[in-house]
Amino acid sequence: MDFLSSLNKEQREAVTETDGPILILAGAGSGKTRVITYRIAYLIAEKGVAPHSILAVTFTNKAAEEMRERVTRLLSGQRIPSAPLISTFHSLCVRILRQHIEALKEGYTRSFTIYDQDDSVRLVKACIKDLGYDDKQLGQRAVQATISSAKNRGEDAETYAARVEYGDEKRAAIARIFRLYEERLVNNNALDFDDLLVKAVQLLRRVAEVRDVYNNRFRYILVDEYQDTNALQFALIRFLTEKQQNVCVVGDENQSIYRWRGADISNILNFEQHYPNARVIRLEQNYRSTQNILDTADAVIKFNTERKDKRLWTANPAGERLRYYQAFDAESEARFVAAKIEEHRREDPKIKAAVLYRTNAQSRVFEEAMRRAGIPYNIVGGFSFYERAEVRDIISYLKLALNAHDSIALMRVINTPPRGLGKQTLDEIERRAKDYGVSYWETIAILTDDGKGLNPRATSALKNFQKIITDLVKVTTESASSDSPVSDVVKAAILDTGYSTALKNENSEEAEARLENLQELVNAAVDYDKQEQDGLRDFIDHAALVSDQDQYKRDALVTLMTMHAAKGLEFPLVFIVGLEDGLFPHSRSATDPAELEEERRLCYVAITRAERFLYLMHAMKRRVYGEEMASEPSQFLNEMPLDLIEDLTRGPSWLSFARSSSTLENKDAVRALRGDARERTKYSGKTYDSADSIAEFFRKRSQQLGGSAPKTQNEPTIRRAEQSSTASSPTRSSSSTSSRGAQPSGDFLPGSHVRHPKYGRGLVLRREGTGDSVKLTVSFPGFGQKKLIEKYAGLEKA
DNA sequence: GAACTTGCTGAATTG
DNA sequence: CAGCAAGTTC
Repeated sequence: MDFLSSLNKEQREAVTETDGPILILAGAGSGKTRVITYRIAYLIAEKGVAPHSILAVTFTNKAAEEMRERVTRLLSGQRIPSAPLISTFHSLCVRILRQHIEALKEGYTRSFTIYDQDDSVRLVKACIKDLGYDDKQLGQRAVQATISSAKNRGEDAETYAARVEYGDEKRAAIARIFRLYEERLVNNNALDFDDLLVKAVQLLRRVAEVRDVYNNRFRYILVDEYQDTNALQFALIRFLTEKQQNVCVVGDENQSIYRWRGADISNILNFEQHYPNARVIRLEQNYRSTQNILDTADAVIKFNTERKDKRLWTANPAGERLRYYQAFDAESEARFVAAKIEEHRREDPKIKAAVLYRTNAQSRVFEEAMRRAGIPYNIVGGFSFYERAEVRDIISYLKLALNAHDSIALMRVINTPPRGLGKQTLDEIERRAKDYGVSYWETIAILTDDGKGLNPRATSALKNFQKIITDLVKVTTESASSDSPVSDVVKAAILDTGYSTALKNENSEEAEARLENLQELVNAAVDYDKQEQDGLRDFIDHAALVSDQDQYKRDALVTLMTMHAAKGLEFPLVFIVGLEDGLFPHSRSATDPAELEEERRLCYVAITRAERFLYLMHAMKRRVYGEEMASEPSQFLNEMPLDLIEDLTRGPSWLSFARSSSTLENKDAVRALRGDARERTKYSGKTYDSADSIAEFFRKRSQQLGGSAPKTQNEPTIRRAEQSSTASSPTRSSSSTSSRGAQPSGDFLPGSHVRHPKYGRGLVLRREGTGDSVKLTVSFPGFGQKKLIEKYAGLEKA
């Protein structure tokens, strides 16, 4: 095939070695997607494999879509009898379950409902309430997250309960909630996101006939982003490859950033054990980035210990140096980005830029800055279309029409728009439903029938609601039998439920916007009708399974997104913002070295998104919880080769200081290691950071580079210095004191510097509580953020 | 029963 | 500074 000529040797091998298990270790920018799509095309066009016996699995719809497009393009002109199945893990599972779930014999039917996270949290909340637990002690979200991660580890309610230790009240409570939650899911004929995988795997494990069906169907299997697979996804692939081993997995362990979601990096590291005859191909030539960008990424990732040694190289030129900017605050950081984008556009008006941040909360300032500068942008993440309340409401009506036992959907819409069904009535429904042990929908039938326990007013309101739903069910079933468009049913759900009327009566701009969103939903349904004909059920499934990442628009010139969302993408111009200690690496990862390594991989991912220009930025202060907090530069900055970075800051900056003191590096590091803290008090008070902080950075660095020095300090290397020797610290004028609770009685106010016996000099970020229980959040350069009890921490002024 | 007010607590990353 | 829950008023 002629298109093979455009591939390098390794890529070609990865495409043409079609049989047997194969692991493709594809470094960033090494043409991974290319290899997968060419491989699929090759199988079909050259090997004559029937397209429908090929399965390719991705994590996002967007990736699947792109793959489909590229394969189609490669095969254009060829007549193919069927299409390969290119799907996300989740939709693959839905497909399997819609076909076979009844074989599990757990009470689920093929018309099950999918609960997204929001639904799932609501259900958890109801369980907490019904078990009489205090929902203040057990955060609904936290409980849901615990249940979710248990499921992803492969545990069910029973095994979770079995692991609860005696006396651990909280976990015991969660175990009981877990059990009730599962029970309710079955009663509602609903599966949450995790269940989609759990149940599909159970099905394949337990029912040999089902396993056979898929083993016979899929002869060639490809898995994208294999480093992000978790135990369930691994099991799924194992079962699907039981008979044949034509499995091709592609991934990069340096880009594994979903550990927190259960991703197990050992899936990729141990692939050769799992599939003993596996062939391994490494794609190490990077076609994306300049040498300088690649060198920086490489320098950072080298600080990780958990990795296979692999060196990415490129034939690309060194390119420009990376650019660094120290902003005063988050707003000026955003303004700087906007200004730079405009500057680059003067050179190249079509240049594509990405702004990458650690948390979605950071996006707002950038949105504002872009709007003010008149720069159109696309934002990925945050509130997606299907997460808007009005859209979810209509979807809930539709879900209810398909599955009236879905109590979560029912409760969502029973009084939306308001139709006179208040707390009293709802409580009554809840109580009776529990008494009778039936669903809310059935309870409503009983209540409207006997009318007992409710006043006539409520009864008639309830009858009204009942009629609305039965009518909608009628429309739905008629539509299904006559193959009429899905969009008609969606329209009915908006109009016949009184939803649009209620919005129109509001006469506000907000209501207007909501109506427009509903119009969008109708449009989506019309689009759907044009493309597929799998009915309302499938349309709803789509709505449940679209992800934030799917919002990425390829031709947008400016994209704002999290670093996670950026995986797999590339841009000529990239801004990595908020490189601050506690933000990136995130403070929650500070305690666990494995999590810190994951943050570092995330940093690696972010850097390697850039093709030509890469900006690294941090702000000196930013608002967190509406409170102004000072921040120190990220340790990742310090792990980069500083000579590859150009400083664009006006005036003194952390970088200029770090550079100019590079001759001090060894001296300071040695001194710090020796434990002589007394000398290290020179502090200009004007520049952002002090020599001390820099020395701490270098100390950490020399430890890591040296290898022999202990990584964590078990014994204090720095003795407590004499209290009198240090002058009181010049408090940073920019940082205000905490607005909540803190009393300016002590000396350790936010913004001041302290010295800790073990971590050395640090900056107080936050102060909570009073008296003996004063807790401080302190940022120690090189060690990250620590939470300390003032009384015991042995702090002193610095 | 619904609309409005206050007061509190809590955000990392996602299919 | 949010968003949400409980409390208050019409």
